[in-house]
Amino acid sequence: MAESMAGLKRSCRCTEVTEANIGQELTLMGWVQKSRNKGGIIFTDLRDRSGIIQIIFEESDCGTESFEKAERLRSEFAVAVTGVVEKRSGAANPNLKTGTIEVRAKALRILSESEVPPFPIEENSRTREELRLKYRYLDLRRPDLQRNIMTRSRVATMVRQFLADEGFLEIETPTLIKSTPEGARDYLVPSRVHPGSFYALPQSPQLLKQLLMCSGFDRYFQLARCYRDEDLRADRQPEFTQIDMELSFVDVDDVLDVNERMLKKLFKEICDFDVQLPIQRMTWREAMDRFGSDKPDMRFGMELKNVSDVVKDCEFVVFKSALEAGGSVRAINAEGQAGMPRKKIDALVEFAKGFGAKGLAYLAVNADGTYKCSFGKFMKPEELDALVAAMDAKPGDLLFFAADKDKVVFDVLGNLRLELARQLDLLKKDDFKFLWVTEFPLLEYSEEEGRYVAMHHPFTMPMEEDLPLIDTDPGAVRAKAYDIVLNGTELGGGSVRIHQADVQEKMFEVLGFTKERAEDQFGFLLEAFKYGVPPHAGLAYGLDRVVMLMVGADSIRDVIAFPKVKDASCMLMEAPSEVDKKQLDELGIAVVAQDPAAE
RNA sequence: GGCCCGGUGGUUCAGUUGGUUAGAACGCCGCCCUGUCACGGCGGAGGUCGUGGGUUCGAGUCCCAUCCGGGUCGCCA
Repeated sequence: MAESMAGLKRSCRCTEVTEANIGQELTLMGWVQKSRNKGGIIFTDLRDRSGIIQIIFEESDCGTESFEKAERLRSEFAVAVTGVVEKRSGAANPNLKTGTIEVRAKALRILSESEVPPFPIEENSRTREELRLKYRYLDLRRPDLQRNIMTRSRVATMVRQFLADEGFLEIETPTLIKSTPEGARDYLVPSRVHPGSFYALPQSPQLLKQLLMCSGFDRYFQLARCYRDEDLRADRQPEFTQIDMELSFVDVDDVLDVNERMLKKLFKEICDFDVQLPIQRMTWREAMDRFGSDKPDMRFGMELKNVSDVVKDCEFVVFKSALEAGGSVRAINAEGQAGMPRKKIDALVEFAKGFGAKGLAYLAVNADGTYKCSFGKFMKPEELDALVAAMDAKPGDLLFFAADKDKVVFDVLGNLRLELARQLDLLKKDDFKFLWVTEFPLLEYSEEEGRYVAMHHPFTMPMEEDLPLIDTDPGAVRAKAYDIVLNGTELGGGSVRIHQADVQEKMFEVLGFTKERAEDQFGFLLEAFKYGVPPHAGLAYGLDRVVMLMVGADSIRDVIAFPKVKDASCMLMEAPSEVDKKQLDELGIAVVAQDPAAE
């Protein structure tokens, strides 16, 4: 039933036709969005990636054969139409870019028929994602996903252009590399030639781009596919794309400068949004103290305040024990929310417990200045007054208090702050508030491993003035590391790298690496550093997240053509899958049957 | 691995304390219609209620298990 397109050539895309083309004959090809048969006249909406234009079929213009074909048109048929552009004689359609014109068909070819699609191809689909992912190629026909994917392409092109203009070289690095178990779990690829040995897919091109600096390319970038075998989230896929860059002979400010200008250009061109430069900078310490997060959403206030001093002498056992254990008592002020119903407050308490809080204390300042307080009976009136004063609470305000170890307090209040903002609808998607978070801790203590681990990675440069602390108080050493944060999302991060052998050795020592293990895992890098390594620094963005925020998508899946679902499988291809025994034999791999009795 | 939410014609949903033949809208199929564009009119088809057990006279509804998706905590240098 499919006809050939031989002898036809597409003139342009549907919405590239304008009133300037009136009177011209042209050929359009695309998909039938919808066909309305009025009897002697048929209107067909023809769609391609540019949008929709109306085709009009009348037997007197297109002949009997084409008209009979037009009567058979159904949604998603792929067709070619040759006809003449004309001004509409009927009413214009203000909803279409091409609403004042139409194409009067002279000939129609059905290039390919379509079964009835399993879900409607339309904007703002309400069909459940499970089904849409199985038929992703149809889902991708929908205008919103088409726009997202096209925007993604524009971003990639613009990044390449900008960085090339700034003297960066695009260099590809291998994706079959050496496994370095520090950090996220690696995806492993078995070697056929070396049975029992495995490649790893890169979590990022980190070490390779550092080697490129050693080679003298001095400004490198790559749109790099990266892989991490960890559980998925709305903003996390097991394979994703980084805008990865590295620069030689630079310090922190140089990296931030070029990236600020790149962000300004991207957001102007794509979102018509003016990023004010310089982008605000905040140390990690300040971000934690004020927002309880290392990626604070700057679109609203509701900052945390430390009230430990205010309550240090009170008898409320929750506050008292938290302070005695070396923790703190901090609070946020939900202004104007004193009237929040008990049920909603209880739900917030439950929310807080999800982040490790044992509870959440609250105090509402009533309109008449009296208090409604979950811990009022444990406190003297003047102590409550002092708290209210410390929080700048006015009648009508609602205060939430968390008391625990700092880590828990920050986690709880940081997330509570976000949750309140969501409930109060304070988060506008077309408002872009950028922030550099700087001076991250170099190390953090891992309870699980019983040692310090690198917060960023083991090649991050400590701040010179903190180096003396590295033996006595490793947790206090700050790093020359920085994250770019947008609206509470970490868009990217980077650091100045260590380029001195002695500092690198010290770093491995602190991380508990033996000389042998450091040599085994990173020997090639340490060796390279013996031959004149330039001071260098870099940064990598999650491209998917950048585009997600630009287009206002709620999930990273909406900006990736073929995303994976929660358990890291692909619903379209049904990957991963079992393989032939022959393939396994070649690789020297035996799969151990899962024994359900063995748990 | 933990917690929470969802799965009912093709799609989105409703379905009361367990009680006639499981409904609606859109879509689909047929006929009609020369200015529609959320086209309209008439007629029609289409459901193992995710799956498997159980309780019951009776299960879409209650219980158990399980599968599939989503969110989140852990995890993500």
